[in-house]
Amino acid sequence: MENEKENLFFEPHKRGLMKTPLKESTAANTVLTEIQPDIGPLTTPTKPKEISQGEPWTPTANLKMLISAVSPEIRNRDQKRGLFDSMNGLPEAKDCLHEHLSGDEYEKSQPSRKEKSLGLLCHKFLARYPNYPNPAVNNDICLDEVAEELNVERRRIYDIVNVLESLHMVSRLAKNRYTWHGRHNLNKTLGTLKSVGEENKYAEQIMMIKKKEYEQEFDFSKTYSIEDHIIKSNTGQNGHPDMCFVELPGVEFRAASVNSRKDKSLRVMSQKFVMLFLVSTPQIVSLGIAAKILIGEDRVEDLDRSKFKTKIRRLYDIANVLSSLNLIKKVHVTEERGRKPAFKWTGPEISPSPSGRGPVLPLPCSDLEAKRPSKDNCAKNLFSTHGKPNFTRHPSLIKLVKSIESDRRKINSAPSSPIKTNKAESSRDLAPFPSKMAQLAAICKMQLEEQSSEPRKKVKVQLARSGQCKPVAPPDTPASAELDLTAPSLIQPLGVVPLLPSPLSPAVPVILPQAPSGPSYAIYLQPAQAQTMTPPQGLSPTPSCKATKSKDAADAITEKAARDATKSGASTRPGSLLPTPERPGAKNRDKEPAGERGSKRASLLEDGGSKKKFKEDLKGLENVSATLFPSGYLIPLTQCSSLGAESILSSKENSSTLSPNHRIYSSPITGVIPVTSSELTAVNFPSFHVTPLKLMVSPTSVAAVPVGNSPALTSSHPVPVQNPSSAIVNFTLQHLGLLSPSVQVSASPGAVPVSPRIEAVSVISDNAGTQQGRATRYDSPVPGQNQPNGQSVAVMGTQQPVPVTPKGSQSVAESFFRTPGGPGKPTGPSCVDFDGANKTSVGTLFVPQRKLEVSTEDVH
DNA sequence: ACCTCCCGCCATGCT
DNA sequence: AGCATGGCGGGAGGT
Repeated sequence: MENEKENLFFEPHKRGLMKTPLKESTAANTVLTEIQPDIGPLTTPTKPKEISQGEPWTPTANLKMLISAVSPEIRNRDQKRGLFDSMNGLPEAKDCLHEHLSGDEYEKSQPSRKEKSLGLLCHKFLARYPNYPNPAVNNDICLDEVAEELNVERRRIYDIVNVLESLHMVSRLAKNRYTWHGRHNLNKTLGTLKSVGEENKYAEQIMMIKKKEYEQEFDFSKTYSIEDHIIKSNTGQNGHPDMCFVELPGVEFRAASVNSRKDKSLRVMSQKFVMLFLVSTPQIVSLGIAAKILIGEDRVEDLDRSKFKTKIRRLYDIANVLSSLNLIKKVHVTEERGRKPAFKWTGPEISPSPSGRGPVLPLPCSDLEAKRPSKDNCAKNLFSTHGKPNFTRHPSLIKLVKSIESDRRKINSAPSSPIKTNKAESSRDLAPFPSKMAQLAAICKMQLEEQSSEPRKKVKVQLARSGQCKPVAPPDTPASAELDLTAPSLIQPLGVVPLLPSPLSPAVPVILPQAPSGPSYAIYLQPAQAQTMTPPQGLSPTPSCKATKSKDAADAITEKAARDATKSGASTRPGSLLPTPERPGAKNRDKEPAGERGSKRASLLEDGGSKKKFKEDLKGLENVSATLFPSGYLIPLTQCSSLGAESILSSKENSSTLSPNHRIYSSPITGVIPVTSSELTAVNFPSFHVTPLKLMVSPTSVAAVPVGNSPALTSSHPVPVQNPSSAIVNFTLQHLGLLSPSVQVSASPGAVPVSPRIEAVSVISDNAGTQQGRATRYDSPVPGQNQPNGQSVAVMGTQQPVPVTPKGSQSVAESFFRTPGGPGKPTGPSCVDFDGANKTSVGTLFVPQRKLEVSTEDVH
């Protein structure tokens, strides 16, 4: 096989062990087997092996594994070692890692927990694939294989994949298969998440929570009501807030079925968690706050400790993966009380919408063929099949769904493409990692190893070649813009809407407001969630797609822009782009204003200023009726829309199909939206969950898929060779289309240049471990996206305006945060925040009472 | 003692 | 019925 194996990793760094590897690594299986014998004595066979062996993961197998299990790793190490040696020659690195082996190798026997950490595992996993894979190539990921290669249980792979899926870096293809998308879509995804987060008013929620905490600390006991109120609203009564998953363009659909299952989880949590970062001003989020928000209820604390603890556990899992992606890093916030662990966003700044640039929709040209698959996906998502009980749909819809599902299944079942093999070719972008270097050696090692081992990897090594990578990434920008213009057409599709509402369907798709150009996504809300939501400010107005969208987007953008501006210095992010006009008024919304900052303890920084903000925000919230709605699963309009629409519309499809772009817009989802607007505002949507989102589709369309794809292109893309079934092919095409087009077409977006992030510098502190962090950013393929938008962070500015205030103490603080004006600038105090954000360094805020500091420390 | 978070049991739901 | 997924929380390693 592939071989990649490389994996290796298990290195025990520490432990050292020897480094000698063997190489067996290659095929894990074989190796394993071989090894086992040897190892056998010492350790147990590991499960990995078993796994690797292929067995099916039957329970029995599990048992076996378990039994044997004990020390798989050891083996792995050995293997690794071997691998390394053989493969690479990078012993050095290894050495470094191992450094001291203490001599005992035995220790190695136990890899130490760290060696087994999800973060490390994730690095290994990521090392196998290029940041910006060539769409043309098939980038399939076979979970079993990966598990084997990495010598871990499959369960762990799921953890990683789920998080990656939430970022649309991978999408599920079929049963054991995922397709690697790398960072092509990342910016878009982040943009979408940001938009959703804003809509959900996470910033506000964060503030509230902080505020409460703060008060509590102090004794303020008051004010809860409002806050609680708000929160609840967000969550919905259920308490669960969200559960929806946001899908992006291109990626994902298939998951739908999967998603259906439990969407609650990791995938959704991951998205929400990311949203918190994107929305909050300092971009520092403590686990506690995140957990509370994710739980939905604020008071959770009181209620379920256990729940809270569980949530925290999961957040750590997610955080490890995100850290591996260099999107966040661990930091500590210091409060009076003490330090709290928190994570700081080190990823690219995003503009609200992804920027989409537009490229376009991805529609694949091929109409029918391509469409269908996508449709299916869309459909699924939209309607969750899963069945949740509720589900009721319009009969017609149901039929559609069924058919779709069946199709889907077929597809899934169908064998998929081979595995990763291609990777090698694909260029991996990894390359530019300057920062990485800084990062932990371990990581480096891993990478190296990988590289060496795998051909593709090599690329990385080479370097960064930014060039190569880029190719892939398409620069959407240009195109996108165009698209946007066109967007208007989208509206039509709305017609579809009616359908959506279908009452019960568990999930309702909502359209997000994408950012300006960005692609639109659909969110699926689950029924339960549905509840009230208030429309985001922007939304309320009419649904008109454009309008709404723009608004939101605008808002977001504006905010972002502001941030950028403010930050820009710091952060770097280029972005300023956003020229988008904002809508003047819009900004008011509070969304972010206060954002996170605030509250007490947790975020330190935030607190001070925040209070005021909080108050203000609160007020604002009240007014608004805050609603956060649950988030849903976002689906990229681009594809989906098109697809969805098609499916939904069925009849219409044809017409729509014609122009991809348009279609896209139309996405069914969108349709839904329309409804909302007016209604939304007010209230809840009873049955439907639909929330109001912004419907619009983004003119932009789209989808901009990361890559930029043009629809047309899609058709062309190369498909992987084998296509088992036509369906599959179609499916593939779609994906490809999405990706490929962009890739092919545009240059890569991000062109390397991007890297500029300051943060990279900051790296310093992070934890070493995994983090490494930021380095990646450069990668972000998307740079384009990012930059363009310029998202900055400025959230605060204007928004805050709302003065609510509750308690007084804040005044001083307030002043800090709030800046007078403009959005952009946060004023001084804010600066602090920014620091946090940007700099890793520490910022201190003075809050009236206390000062908070944020330190980025390394955790470990 | 607390922070992290690995491990894997077992529920869930698709096949 | 079997298997792929993945929720979940015990409990242990690290500090």
